[in-house]
Amino acid sequence: MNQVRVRFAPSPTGYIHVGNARTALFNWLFARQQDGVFVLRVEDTDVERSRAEYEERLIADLRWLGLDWDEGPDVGGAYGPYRQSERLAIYAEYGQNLLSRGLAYYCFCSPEDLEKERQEALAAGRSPRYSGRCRHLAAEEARSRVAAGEKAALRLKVPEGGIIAYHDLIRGDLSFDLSLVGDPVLIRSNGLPAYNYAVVIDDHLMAITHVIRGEDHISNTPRQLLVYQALGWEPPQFAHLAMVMGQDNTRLSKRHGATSVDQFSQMGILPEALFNYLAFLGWAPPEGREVLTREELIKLFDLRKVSRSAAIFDYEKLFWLNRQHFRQLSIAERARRAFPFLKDAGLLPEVMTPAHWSWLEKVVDSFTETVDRLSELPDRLAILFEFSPERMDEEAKSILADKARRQVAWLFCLKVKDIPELSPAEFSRVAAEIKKETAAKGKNLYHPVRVALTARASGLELDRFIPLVEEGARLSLPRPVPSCRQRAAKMLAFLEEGQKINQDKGSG
RNA sequence: GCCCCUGUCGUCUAGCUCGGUCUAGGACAUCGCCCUUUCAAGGCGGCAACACGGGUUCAAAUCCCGUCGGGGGCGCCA
Repeated sequence: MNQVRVRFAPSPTGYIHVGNARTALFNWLFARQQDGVFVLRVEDTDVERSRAEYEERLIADLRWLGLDWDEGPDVGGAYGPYRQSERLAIYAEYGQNLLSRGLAYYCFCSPEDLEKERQEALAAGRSPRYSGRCRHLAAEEARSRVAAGEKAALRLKVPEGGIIAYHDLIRGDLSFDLSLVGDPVLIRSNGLPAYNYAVVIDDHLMAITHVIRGEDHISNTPRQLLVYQALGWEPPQFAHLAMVMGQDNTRLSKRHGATSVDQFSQMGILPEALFNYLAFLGWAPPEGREVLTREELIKLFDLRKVSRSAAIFDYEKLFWLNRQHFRQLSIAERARRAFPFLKDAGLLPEVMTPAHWSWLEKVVDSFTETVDRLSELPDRLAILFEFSPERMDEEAKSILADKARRQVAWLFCLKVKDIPELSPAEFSRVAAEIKKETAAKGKNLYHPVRVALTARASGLELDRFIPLVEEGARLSLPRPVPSCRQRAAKMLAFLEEGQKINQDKGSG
């Protein structure tokens, strides 16, 4: 059996979309599982839209996702070049071959003529296919017109009738009526190859055995098969993947939210989580487990089990998977991944000392179990870096509105404001004292204490929170963490100020 | 308009290839309970689907036909 060779062939016309990323991923999974070769080919023949920087971006995004290729524009290989723009001579050569054998012909129709023809056909309720007007031009005449410098495209002669059929690895037997397909353009009048022609030449010359691509190519396949036929080549096997849709069941696009791979990395989705999620869009492993590594996915993946119907991209499930993957990382690794998000938010220094890392690990360990994307981290950590009684939320305010609970908060601040560093032991001591002095316990004790220390009504358990604050307060940070003592002093001032206002009101 | 693909809980899917084992399984979301000084997380449990209509058959999510819905294509874009 020949070695499996698959390819991913994107156009560098923008940031890579998760739908395309999934196509790349399925190819990669199949290649790795079959001990095959994964080829990256850049289809940059659309000069208007293709840009070199997009190719770089594309490569970076694919690598970020965890894909690698054995052959490609950046790594070379025996079947190159891997950029279509560098293969123009090859396309021209096979074009001449088809022309000389009478299987292709020059077409002099202008884009305007063609558009008019199309509109007329549509209006008359006919299939808007090319009429074949130039097909019967005498070969010598066409040749001399071209020699004279007239612009012409090269078209394939599609057989008059009959059907063309092929077996799709995912969809089974498919067939198409040839009378419905117009003569496709092989080489455009600007000398660049058209998609349906270039893929065939490249896939064959690159010895591709399996073409795994999006469903939107199903009806292109008969045209490509015709090119294989004309050239006398054996076509590869085809597998057409269903599309990825947005929540409203239309093709996933920007208005559905994040769609490009780099947007997901920016919001703090782990590459292994996106990878896992993408693999699950249209496929499920035989056993029930869902949180899987790349290696496990390679083992379990089965191209024949891929779904034929379109799948809706579910951000919630992706976030859940992200949390699961994050949890599986070691504490040090979690800190390492979280770091850029916190540094960029101005919460951590560019240069981290071991003490910073040690603190970050504890912080990340305490806060990330409820975080589903790393970009949420700066907001979640605001409770450490920020302490502003004047900006309390309603719930916290209502806690302090109660006289007894306000008394608890006040007493707590009074006791803590002179303690240089609040250790867990001292915290329990203070809590016990207040309990004794005020008879407050349970919620009535801890709610006000929490508000006193955080100016919020909810958050991390205080036993975990306090050591993080005290350790953070000792560190040199771009944005200092106020210590418990500082918090207590500030809250005390705030409470007393409020008291005064209330008294004024009462007496006035 | 024509051609092609497709249709199981709100979502991703298992099951359909070899009809009975399906009172249709799992996961996300949702709801409830537990845990708990709060919010989450976590644990436990609940709600929830074979698009519709005809066949075939003792028996259909599974086979056949039709309808409807969704998507894609019909480019000198890829």
